[in-house]
Amino acid sequence: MSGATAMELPLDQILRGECVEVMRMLPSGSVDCIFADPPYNLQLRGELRRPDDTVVDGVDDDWDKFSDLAAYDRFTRDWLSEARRLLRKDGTIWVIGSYHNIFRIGAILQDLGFWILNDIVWRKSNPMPNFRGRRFTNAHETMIWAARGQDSRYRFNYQAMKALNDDVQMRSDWYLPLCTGGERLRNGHGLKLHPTQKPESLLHRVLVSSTAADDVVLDPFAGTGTTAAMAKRLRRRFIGIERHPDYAEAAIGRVRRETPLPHDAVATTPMKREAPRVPFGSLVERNFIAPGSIVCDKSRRLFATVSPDGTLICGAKRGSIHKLGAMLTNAPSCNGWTFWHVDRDGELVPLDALRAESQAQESTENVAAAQPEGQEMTDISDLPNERSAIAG
Amino acid sequence: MSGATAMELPLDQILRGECVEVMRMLPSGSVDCIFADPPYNLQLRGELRRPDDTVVDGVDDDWDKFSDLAAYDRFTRDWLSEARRLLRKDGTIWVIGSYHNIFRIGAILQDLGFWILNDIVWRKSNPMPNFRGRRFTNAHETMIWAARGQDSRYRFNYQAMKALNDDVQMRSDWYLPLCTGGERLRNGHGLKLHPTQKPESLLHRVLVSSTAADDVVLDPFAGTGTTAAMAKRLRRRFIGIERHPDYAEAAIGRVRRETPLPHDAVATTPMKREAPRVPFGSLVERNFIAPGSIVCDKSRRLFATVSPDGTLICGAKRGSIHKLGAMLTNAPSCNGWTFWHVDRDGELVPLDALRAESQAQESTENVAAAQPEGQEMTDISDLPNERSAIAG
DNA sequence: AGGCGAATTGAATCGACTG
DNA sequence: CCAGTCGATTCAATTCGCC
Repeated sequence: MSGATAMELPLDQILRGECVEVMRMLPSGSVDCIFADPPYNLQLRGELRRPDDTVVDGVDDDWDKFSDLAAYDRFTRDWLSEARRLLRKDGTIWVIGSYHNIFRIGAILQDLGFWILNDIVWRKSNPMPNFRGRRFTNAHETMIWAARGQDSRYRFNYQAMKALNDDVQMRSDWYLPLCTGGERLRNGHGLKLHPTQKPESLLHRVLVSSTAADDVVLDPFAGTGTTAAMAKRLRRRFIGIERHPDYAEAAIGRVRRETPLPHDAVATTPMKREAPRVPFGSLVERNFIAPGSIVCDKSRRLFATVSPDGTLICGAKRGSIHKLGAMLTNAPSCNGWTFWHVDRDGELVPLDALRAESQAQESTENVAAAQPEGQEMTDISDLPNERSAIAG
Repeated sequence: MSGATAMELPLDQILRGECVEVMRMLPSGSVDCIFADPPYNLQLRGELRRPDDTVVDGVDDDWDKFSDLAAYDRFTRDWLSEARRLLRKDGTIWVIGSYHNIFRIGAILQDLGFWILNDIVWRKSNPMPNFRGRRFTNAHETMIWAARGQDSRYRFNYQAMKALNDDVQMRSDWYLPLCTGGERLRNGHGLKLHPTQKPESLLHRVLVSSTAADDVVLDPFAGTGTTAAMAKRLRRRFIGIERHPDYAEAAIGRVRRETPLPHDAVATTPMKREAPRVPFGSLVERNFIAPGSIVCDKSRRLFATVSPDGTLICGAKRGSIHKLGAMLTNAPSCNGWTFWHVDRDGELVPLDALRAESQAQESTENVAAAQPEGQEMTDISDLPNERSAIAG
């Protein structure tokens, strides 16, 4: 997914500066995925900052409350607009927040033309209790996952997510612990360096689900660099933006200490969509299934004959494995690979299994001929050594 | 909480009409709690088929159609403004939605001056899968719980919620099944009467958490009357508004068939009490054993009444199934699961058997909500606001 | 009656590619 | 942009039907 303009990007760096200002310097359509953990200043009286870093007066009359919300909305619209400009057409964005800010973010995402794909609930295994017994324990945060637009052909590594979840579809509620222990960055006094450092497991799932190796991942509020560190570990490229010098410095050191996983370790379960296409005719051609063979459906009620050109014949009807299956069942469509079977020693084997066998044989035949499809082996063990410069 | 104006209200009725128009006729500040399940503004592009080629019966009703986001926002602002006028100063509102609409609703709630107390995630035990493998399984819906304003002294039945949840604070993520089976209203052809009927267990928890007996509960989108029916069962007063004649008629019949629980059965746990050590409350909530049910010991000499929060009542004594068993037998301890029985067709069945039946229905995953070690509920009432719960 | 397997169903923004 | 074709894709809970 990463392409020409990528070389103009300050890749694999933590940039110090205001996120909107820094984003304005980056080229449009250059980023595959964005993960953002913006400040949620609502309800924190006196601490709300405008985009220009001035503090909003915290008074509790209605007018001022409105100005708080409006200021936060302006801030949100500013950085989300830039984010959308930087995102490739088929890229996706993740934004995490709590009930204080996530509703405003979600509404503005929609207003700007983003197309929400899921809202994901991070259920915390160890949340902080509600000390005063006045509310439910606030035990989750919400992430919004959205495509740049309604017609984006976004990436979702369905099989990888399914494999990660005991071979059932990954749900929209994720149960993960808070960032604690050795993972939590601390200052000289043993105090946590950042108040809301996100757990690596969360970013792991985010990146594995919606990015590919070598994709460019942007984090406009990089904090202590969890996104960047996980991107490096998973062999994605990253750009982090962080305003606070202490956080930026900590993030740079953290990323430097991170080692990319071996190439084969970051290859996730492939999606069938990405496998090279094998037409049924080639199976006939290569005699995995002989012309004149009889195929049938699972219940042995429908039968058809394989013709030499890879079509099936049933009485007067003739068509591709898909088309004939659809015709005979009066369905609008049909996957002939799984619909039709051959009888092998009394047992029905789907055509899909024959295809897999043919592909396995082909790959062993071609083992000497190198490159897999579309994965040019430019030396990417070269995460350009840590020039994680401080800009801005 | 209910007071003088309540008598002017059309109490315990389902009113047929447009929700905003009907609400305009009701007096200000007359309602203790609102539960609203507004249209979600789904934007479905075509029919959806399962992998087996059957068609999903989705929501295609006119009431869910809006021309654009702005129209949905206007609609939302209109009914929420009226809702706020009707709400008492210390009242609270619940609104349920999905990612299609909940962000707009949350933002408008805040704009209108409501004060969000929690966002609650309803995790569905049996959601519809994602058939095309293009997204995460959409396995939850979101409820926003908000007070009329920042300074409301709202009701939260903390101890009742804790009792209902294994003597641990109730979290913001609730694991409950969809409305199916006998609870689901059907038309003459056995088809679901309403596409989005909510489960009674959801309303049970909502009403027990945030209302008291005799409180006035308003549902502006009453549908098939789940809110009204549960309000009647729990001896709250209700006003339902429903525009569709078929739904309104069904709701009226449903409420008529509903019987209020005995007075002592709806009195939830007072503050500061001994809590049960087992999640007996979840059996009550899911109606495996109804509040007001009588349980007895094996020899039918001791009897007790089940209350909605999962405690037992015997005369002036009240406690968990274990504690009350111990009290009544003067024993130091007692396993309430095997001590107490329900009479099922003349045969005594131990609560343990009911628990086994319920567990057969519920995933074990739900148990994960336990209090972490070392995070005791000491009375640290001096932590600022509720924002303490956002670390992570 | 009971047990087992098949069938049904649920608030869903649910293709990709070629010509 | 449209039409045609290829072909990837489902989980939990309940209810029905058969033996």
